[in-house]
Amino acid sequence: MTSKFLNLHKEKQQRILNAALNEFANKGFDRASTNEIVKSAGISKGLLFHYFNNKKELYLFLHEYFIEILMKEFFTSEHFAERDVFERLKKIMISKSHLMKKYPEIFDFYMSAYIETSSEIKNELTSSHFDLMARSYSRIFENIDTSKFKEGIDMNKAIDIISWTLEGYGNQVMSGVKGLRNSEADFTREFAEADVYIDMLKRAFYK
Amino acid sequence: MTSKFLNLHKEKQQRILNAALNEFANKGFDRASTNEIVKSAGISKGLLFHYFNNKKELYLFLHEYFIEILMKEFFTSEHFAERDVFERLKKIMISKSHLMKKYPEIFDFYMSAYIETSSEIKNELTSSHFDLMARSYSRIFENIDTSKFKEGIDMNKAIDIISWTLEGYGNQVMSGVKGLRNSEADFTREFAEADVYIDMLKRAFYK
DNA sequence: ATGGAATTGACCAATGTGGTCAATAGGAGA
DNA sequence: TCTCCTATTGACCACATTGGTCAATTCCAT
Repeated sequence: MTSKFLNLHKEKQQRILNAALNEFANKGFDRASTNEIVKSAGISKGLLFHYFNNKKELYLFLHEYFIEILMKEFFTSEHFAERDVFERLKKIMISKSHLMKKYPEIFDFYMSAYIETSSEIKNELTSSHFDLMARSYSRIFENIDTSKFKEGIDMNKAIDIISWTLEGYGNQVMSGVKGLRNSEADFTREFAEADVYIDMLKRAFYK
Repeated sequence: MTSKFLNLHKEKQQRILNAALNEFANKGFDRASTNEIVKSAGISKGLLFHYFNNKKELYLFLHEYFIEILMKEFFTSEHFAERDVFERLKKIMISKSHLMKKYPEIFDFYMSAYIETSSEIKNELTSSHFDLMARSYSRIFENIDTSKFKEGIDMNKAIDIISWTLEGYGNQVMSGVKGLRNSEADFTREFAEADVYIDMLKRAFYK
């Protein structure tokens, strides 16, 4: 049924998908209104249900569609060639911030999907829908250069500390930036301080 | 109007408050149903609206009522006498875990209140409702013993790292414990590993 | 027995829902 | 111009559920 939809003008496709994404993102499945979606997409009710048989199907389509966009953009980046754990995690943090800036609605959508309580949806939203994310997450810590660590250091725990620190710092920065219409920022200024934290931890854990 | 309510049998009070707390916690203001609340509290519709003039008033009452419970329990504990930053933050982390275990619904309620989008409520839920939390949070870092740190260390950043680490570790533990009906746990076993992280950071930042 | 408070639950108007379908518009090919 | 098919419309529907009311009843202390 959705194959018809994909033959539509790209622009109309986008209008529909974005309208739906936003509605679901900030109301969740149950409270999201198909009436609102068609209104803000500028199409008729009938058309929406012509392409998607029902609300649930639309919701699940969005899920698969946008996770692909996000993951493609995230993993074509070359972070994983970098074997120094600090550099890699810093790059990942910055790249994540860029994505959050570029597609905030998608992040909101998955955040709300993660806590979705609607009885209609939570059974369909099998763990497989989140598997991709889980697997992606674990790749972050693969193939790290272990030779740089001091002898006798518990490396896994050191990496925990490093990643919690960069995550904490990243959240702090992002919560400060949130809402700013500062689209030209490439975060170099915002993340300058990250290097201070990194130096402190390098001194502690690296040779 | 709520003064009448406080003269009720404690047990009936609790039934009503808990029913409402749970309903709001996992549905948010709009989707929460007063019908469900009275059903699960075992009272009639009329009685609920006899004590609380309307849904909004009930919601705001819950807000003030439970934050007090939480804060009282949290701040009568003596964490703030401890001036060693590691000990203090570890105590706080454990105490927070206990509270999350003891009152998970209250945490869920405030989590959902924090992201509440209902137009009816978000204007009433002024920042003042969260001020208490913010002020409490800042107390966590007051009056720390600074004499233990190495010379030349950026102490604020070191404290950031320590607190992000303990927070990260605490979240990891709690997400593993979540849902377990393990009421006798006092977390000493779960948090044993915390000392390893603490030692690593002490070696880095303390004299 | 009396009076006042606590409590009930049937009832209501209102709103908004997801989804349908007969009707129309648009445009490509003849 | 006519045909035919698809894209698109939006009025319409049955239904569920909502927050809130209120006259009636139960309870109980005096």
